[in-house]
Amino acid sequence: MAKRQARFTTQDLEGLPELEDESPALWDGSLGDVPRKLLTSAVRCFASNGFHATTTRDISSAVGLSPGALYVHFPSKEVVLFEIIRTAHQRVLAYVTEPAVLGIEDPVRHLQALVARYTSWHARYHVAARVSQYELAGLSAEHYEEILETRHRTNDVFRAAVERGVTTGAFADVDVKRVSRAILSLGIDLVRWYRRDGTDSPGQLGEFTAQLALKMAMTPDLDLGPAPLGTPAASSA
Amino acid sequence: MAKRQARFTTQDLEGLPELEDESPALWDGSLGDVPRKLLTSAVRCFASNGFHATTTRDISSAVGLSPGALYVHFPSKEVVLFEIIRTAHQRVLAYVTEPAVLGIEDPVRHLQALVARYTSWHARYHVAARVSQYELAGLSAEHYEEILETRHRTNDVFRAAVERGVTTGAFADVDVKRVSRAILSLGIDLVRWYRRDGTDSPGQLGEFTAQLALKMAMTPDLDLGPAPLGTPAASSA
DNA sequence: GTCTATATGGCGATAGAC
DNA sequence: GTCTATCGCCATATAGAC
Repeated sequence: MAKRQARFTTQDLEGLPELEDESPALWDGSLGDVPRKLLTSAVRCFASNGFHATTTRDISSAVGLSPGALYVHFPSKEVVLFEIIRTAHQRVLAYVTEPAVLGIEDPVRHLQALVARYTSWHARYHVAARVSQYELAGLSAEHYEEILETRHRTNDVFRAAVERGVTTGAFADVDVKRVSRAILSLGIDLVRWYRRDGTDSPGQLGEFTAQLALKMAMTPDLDLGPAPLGTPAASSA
Repeated sequence: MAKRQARFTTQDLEGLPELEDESPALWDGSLGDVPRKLLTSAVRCFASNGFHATTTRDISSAVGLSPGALYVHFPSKEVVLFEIIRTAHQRVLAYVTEPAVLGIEDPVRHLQALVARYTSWHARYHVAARVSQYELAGLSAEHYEEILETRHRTNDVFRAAVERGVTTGAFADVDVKRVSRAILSLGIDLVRWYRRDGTDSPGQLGEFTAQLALKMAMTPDLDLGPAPLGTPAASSA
């Protein structure tokens, strides 16, 4: 009845990602050395075992501290999780709303830049991003609401970019809500499978995903009928 | 310091999905009534609070049983999780490998049918599918490996379908691995946001996603240069 | 700020009556 | 097969010395 499996070793393409160090560029520069190390340790623990399966001992002992030391720097384990998720969400939003990006006139180049940045950020910081996407249920209701607000701001950036391309005629007449949702899905789901030692660098994956996004937005709908055999998903019972 | 938040009520489009009953068509018909009810209860608990934050008391009390009753039907909480994830993965694989689907000659119609089925299944059973995607870390190493094998079989079905379209010339000369991965991402990520009371029925979402998949596979690569401003994801520090 | 020691409570799983 | 009662364990978080 092993309570936690340390599955750090037996990874697979579909498994949990390896856990390289993303700390230097991720955390706020005003943070002290020990809090930063604790956050980095927590990211690794949460990503591999999940928030609830991670103990405060796991987090602190990985950086050579005793169990109680964590509470000098953070009031609770939940706040550690919140700091991780908040930082990641704010970084992503800032990265796709830099003035130079928002100012791109051509709708095609604009969406291309947005998707490339969104995707490559998630790839570059895929371990922290994984925690940000998978462990939202560990947050308190208040912290959860705060994260949701940031997410909506980010989503709106993409929605507006697709909308602009459709209204200006640069894109095909696609469903804005469903297409922008699909684009975000491509950028988010990679935290499930991305590995730094795979064939794609974050930048390459960003460029490729931007291509896919533009194909979805610029190609007119095909006039196929419904899928053969229908899709009565309940028939598999 | 609420250990668990019962966030059943304050949902959002980005939040946890509502928890309708998916049981009748999902579980094995040979299962007794009580085990089926326990599995359904566990799906709801795991989906809203996560595996580790769910207690065996949560699962059993939701169906009007005492804490110990669960162990008459399942040897451990982990096995309950395994049964859920195993059933879902096997159902999906079976649904996209029905002979009538595999026998579709036209590569375009074949991929369309695959994506429509894969997507609509995940939408139809999105609560159980969410557990299957988000709670893999709760499995034992052995059970995890078994699930991975089923996943690979499913992934290979999509990879082969894209490959065939490319080699026969029905699709554009796209990167098979990356495109099939993106298609699977669209089908999987919906478990994060799908709601039964949204605008799309499972069938409609399946048809739309199949359209997107075909756009990705059939549209030749655009000859855009790299995204403006590059994608140096580390510059957001 | 870090340590050791511990308070406090809840969890998974079992025992034994009915 | 279900119940009540409980065991043994470990979690988060705190107290107080250094």
